Amino acid sequence: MDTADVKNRARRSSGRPTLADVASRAGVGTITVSRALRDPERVSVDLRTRIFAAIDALGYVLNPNASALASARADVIGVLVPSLTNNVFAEVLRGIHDGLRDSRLQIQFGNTHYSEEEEERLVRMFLSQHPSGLIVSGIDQTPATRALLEKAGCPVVQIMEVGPDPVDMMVGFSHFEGGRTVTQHLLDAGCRRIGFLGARMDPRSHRRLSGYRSVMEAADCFDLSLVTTTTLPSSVSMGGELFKTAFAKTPDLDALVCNNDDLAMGVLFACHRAGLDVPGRISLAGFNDLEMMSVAFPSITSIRTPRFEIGHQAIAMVQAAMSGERPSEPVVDLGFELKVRESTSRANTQNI
Amino acid sequence: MDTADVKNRARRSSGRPTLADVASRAGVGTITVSRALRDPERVSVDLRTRIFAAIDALGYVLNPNASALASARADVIGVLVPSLTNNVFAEVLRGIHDGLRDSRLQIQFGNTHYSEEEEERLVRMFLSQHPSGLIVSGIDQTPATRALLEKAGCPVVQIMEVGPDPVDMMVGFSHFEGGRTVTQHLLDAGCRRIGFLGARMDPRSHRRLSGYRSVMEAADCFDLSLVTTTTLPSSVSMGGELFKTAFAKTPDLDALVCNNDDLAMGVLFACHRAGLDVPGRISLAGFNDLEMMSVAFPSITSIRTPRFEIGHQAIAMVQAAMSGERPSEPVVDLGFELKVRESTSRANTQNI
DNA sequence: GCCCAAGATGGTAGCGCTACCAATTCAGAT
DNA sequence: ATCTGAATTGGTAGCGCTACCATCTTGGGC
Repeated sequence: MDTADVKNRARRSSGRPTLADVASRAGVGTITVSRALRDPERVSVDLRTRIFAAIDALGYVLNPNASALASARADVIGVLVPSLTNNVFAEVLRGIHDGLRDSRLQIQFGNTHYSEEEEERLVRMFLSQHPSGLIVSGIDQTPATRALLEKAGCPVVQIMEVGPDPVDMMVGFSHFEGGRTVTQHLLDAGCRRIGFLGARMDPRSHRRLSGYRSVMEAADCFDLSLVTTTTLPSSVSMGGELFKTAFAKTPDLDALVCNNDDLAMGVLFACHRAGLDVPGRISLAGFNDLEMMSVAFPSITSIRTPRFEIGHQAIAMVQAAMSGERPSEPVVDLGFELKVRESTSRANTQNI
Repeated sequence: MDTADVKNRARRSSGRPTLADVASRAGVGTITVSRALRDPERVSVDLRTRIFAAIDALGYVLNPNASALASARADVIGVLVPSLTNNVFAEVLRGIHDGLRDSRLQIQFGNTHYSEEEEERLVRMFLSQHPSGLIVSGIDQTPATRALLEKAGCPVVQIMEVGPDPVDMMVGFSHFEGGRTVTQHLLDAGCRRIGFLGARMDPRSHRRLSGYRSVMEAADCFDLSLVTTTTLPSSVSMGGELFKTAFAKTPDLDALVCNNDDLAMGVLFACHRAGLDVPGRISLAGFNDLEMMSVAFPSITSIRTPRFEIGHQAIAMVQAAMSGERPSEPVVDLGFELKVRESTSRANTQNI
């Protein structure tokens, strides 16, 4: 019965077993095998057992390309982040991967390098595969990207921030409030000449800066010369350099709010090197609460941001949407937490 | 509207333009469009222009799933790394992405969490898509994984290490020699009671430890109680904890070789906190040379490892292999570089 | 003028899977 | 008995693309 069959198949087959091989070995139709794989509940236990036995015996693995073509849906979730150097996004990715355990979904991941054009290109590329979901960073897509996302035909989650107008769903926290909270903490601790250091100055950094500014203005402490930023990438050494610039401009600084922890760490080292006591002479706070902040000497006050949780939640939202559940609230604010540590201990803020 | 057409096509088409749409608009055969996309040289300039005009007009994007199915080859490179928390692999990924600019290749990336079983599962999963290449970390695959890789039917690059028996190609450096070099440097600086701190203790950590041990034994300084390790993940705080353990065991320590920079940073902070001068009382060296090592106070001696370059080179090797070039030497050793800094400055090693 | 190689182009048959129906069975309702 | 609907299973026609040939030029060597 299969002479003709063999003659026909020999031409281009990859040599690997196919669904049809499994089906004939198990004595069922191909579609039943497909169902046993995608939705086991819909196949009787009896057949299911035989089918899985055949799969094991043949070492069958489903061909995801054929599956994606036939169903116009790839078991892939596209993830776009602006950077990998940045520890923060590595943890988001970890959260995403963790949320994906025991799922057949794959992550396809792209690095936009903080470029909106690159983001648009990647969204286009990802959409061409008909992904099951898309996760993008931030809320500042170009109009063209936004239009692409709106007709993506799959769940879309914007992560890291919350805002009023989600493409589909959103999970993050308010960088503006984060900036406010850490600045207010420094004011409460008695600091007045509180500088702001920022690198990269992507939209999220700007919103943190706005938070800083709003609190400083309310306290009548704002002074533009207290703000030192660069569009260059953030790094520990950049923290040191920004500190030098800031200290030269405003030597009466009594505290620094850093746009992120890398910078804060750079400031700490620079202060050590310059013999400036932290927090005795200068109080110091970071943003994100990387693991090292709590063990630094002195330990450094920071805003703990729910990076892992954001990834986890984003995947949960994608999966829920895939099974038809619409979230009651499409925007999830995971908040943040101020971690007060030695670097802003108020006992030392008197001597200014 | 054209009823017949709609009746036939409306059923399952995705609604997006296909190759056939482009072909009919350009007045050519579908295969010619396919060729214009994959290998423009083989299509006359005249047709090429018309085809690309049609593509632009229709907003056509190639369906990678259909392409992969038909050609039994996906434009995807699978990348397996053991961790994302670890900065080191983030930089390798950066190098990979950077090497991929202007290529239609995509990265599909998987996290093995330092588990050989997970690695095997992921290799199997990746291979099911017929990737164009595979990049895996390390050289300690299970026999089953190795067998899968050997008949992968695509270029395979093992990264991070070099060894005698590549599956296909290899790019990395010798962790054993790295461990030797940094330890020898400490010996040369006059240290004798040189401890080793290690976390995670994956195979690469073990090889660094072996390097340490071989040099220490040659100098007749080896003492098992100088070695403090844990299988728990590496972190800055873990560095502090290992330091406490080590210092309690061997209070006459005059130097520490850390398995990586995170640990070294933790040790530095712990020393600050304990009032132990670095390098006055204890010399300190890390491994990998993360950016912050050079700006820490004191700056920390480390082994600079070519992480970005490894990713870059791995992609270059995959691409070369895809176009049929076999490298003259399948194993590329990118080496490493000892960065001597304040934390091991010999001026301070007398007072032991 | 003829032949053949090389280059350009196209027709068609799959690649391996799933959507869409249809067919079958069986329990429970009428 | 007959009908109805749910549950289970299968046949078949694509999904959109590329491999494999076939065909049709063109140009140069003899």
